[in-house]
Amino acid sequence: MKIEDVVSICKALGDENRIRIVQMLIDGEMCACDLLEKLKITQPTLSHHMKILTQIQLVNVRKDGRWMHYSINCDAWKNFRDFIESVSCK
Amino acid sequence: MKIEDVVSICKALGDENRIRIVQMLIDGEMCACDLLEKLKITQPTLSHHMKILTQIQLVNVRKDGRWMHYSINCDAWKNFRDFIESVSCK
DNA sequence: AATTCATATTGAAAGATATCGATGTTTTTC
DNA sequence: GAAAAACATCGATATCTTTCAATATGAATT
Repeated sequence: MKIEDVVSICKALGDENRIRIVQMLIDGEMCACDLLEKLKITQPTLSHHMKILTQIQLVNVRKDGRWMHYSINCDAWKNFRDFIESVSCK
Repeated sequence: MKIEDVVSICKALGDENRIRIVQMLIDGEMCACDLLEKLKITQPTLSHHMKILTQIQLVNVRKDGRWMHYSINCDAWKNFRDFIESVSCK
């Protein structure tokens, strides 16, 4: 994983709403409507955050009728975790 | 580790210069002057980044005469790593 | 005490970001 | 085909961020 990708993911996680979204999605796929219920933000704001998360490919989208289903891109997350793990304090 | 602390660390790492600083400091203590040589930024900019990293206590400072020696706060880093590890994809 | 060296602070500019109300788009339902 | 539901986009605002030149501070050196 390139350092720019790590930076992008960190930037994405450097927002409380987005880190909560990732935490929720780790437990399984969710639609935007469910995420919206759990967060104290408006629909356009959620849409904005989801765009950021999907653009960096940390989150996958699946369209089903009028629902957008989001899930974690496990490969991306694992690569990120591996990077963080590789930086180890002695 | 509280979620706000994770957010703060992610925000700090969401900048290429700062993530490079952390990578360098992992290998051991460095003074500002050494960091400055390795990065393509001016001295005030480095000072600004170091302030951010120390304020969130991810980086320790030790003053020695007119030199500032920076090092990773290993406890903070480990806590951060543990948090990231605890978020695991199935 | 004057100078030099390492670093911090200030002030300002340019750019990015989070947020929301209003509106648009697409899909389903009646 | 009109209405409703789920979501995206637009436009605006307020705030934060990165960066640097200029200047200040504080310690060592002469």
